[in-house]
Amino acid sequence: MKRFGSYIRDCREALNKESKGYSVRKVAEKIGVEPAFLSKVERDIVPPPSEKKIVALAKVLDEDPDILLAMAGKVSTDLLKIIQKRPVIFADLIRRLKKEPDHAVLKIVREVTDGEW
Amino acid sequence: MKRFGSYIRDCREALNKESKGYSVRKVAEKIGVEPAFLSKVERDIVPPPSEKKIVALAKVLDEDPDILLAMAGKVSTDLLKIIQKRPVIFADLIRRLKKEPDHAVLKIVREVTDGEW
DNA sequence: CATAATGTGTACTATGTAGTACACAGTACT
DNA sequence: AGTACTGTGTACTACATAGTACACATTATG
Repeated sequence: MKRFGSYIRDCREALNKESKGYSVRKVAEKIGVEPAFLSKVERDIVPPPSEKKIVALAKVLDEDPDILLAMAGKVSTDLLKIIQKRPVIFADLIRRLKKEPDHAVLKIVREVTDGEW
Repeated sequence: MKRFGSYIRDCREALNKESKGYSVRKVAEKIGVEPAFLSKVERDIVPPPSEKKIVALAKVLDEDPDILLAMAGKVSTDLLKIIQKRPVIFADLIRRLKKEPDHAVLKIVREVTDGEW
């Protein structure tokens, strides 16, 4: 699987080609870090930044925060809190869904959405 | 909600009353930490220990690891990995289930278990 | 040609995490 | 009375996390 840094570098460079304003410095400023730090993050010299910075980055690069967080080896804290409030029930569900294919999980999502209770 | 430390202290003391062999020192040795450290953990003077120690503690105290981890503000890494492999689908599902009552979530668990696809 | 912008190397730092090691006072046992 | 076990206070440490600050060389621009 692709590393976090090289992935966001690709995203940033792609955006920079079509519209400018996506230099390391500009993006670094937007998400509130030093350019040198973002540079190192993009080359995977240092580990991915904090959740806050990753979410900000996702917004700037128009990427899915959950995907970026996953690539960074993290899980959004709002999900963690949901699980922690009912640890047994959610742990059970997630472990059971581990081996199920996407379409099976998606079916559940749809059922929940439709409110078929 | 109850703190992690005082909770496990209660568990340990309850076990100690009925069967002995559950002193701070004994339990600390079983889970591989210094007695002084466990003592501080139990009084919530220091934050809860690592996931490994918490899981070991759950085994010794015959408690649910997921519950102890939740009280420690953590989520089992095996769950995190499951989510990280399919971040979008799982994030979506969990957020949708946030507001659903237990029985609704349990119904899903049962459906998955029965393999009603 | 000057200067502005770009990416990056080096050095440093503050805070958090996850404990160890030892000493000590009180209690229980025999 | 002496030993052994109990819980705990104090001091310290190693490593990880999450960055900053500045200098520098290269490239692009007016």
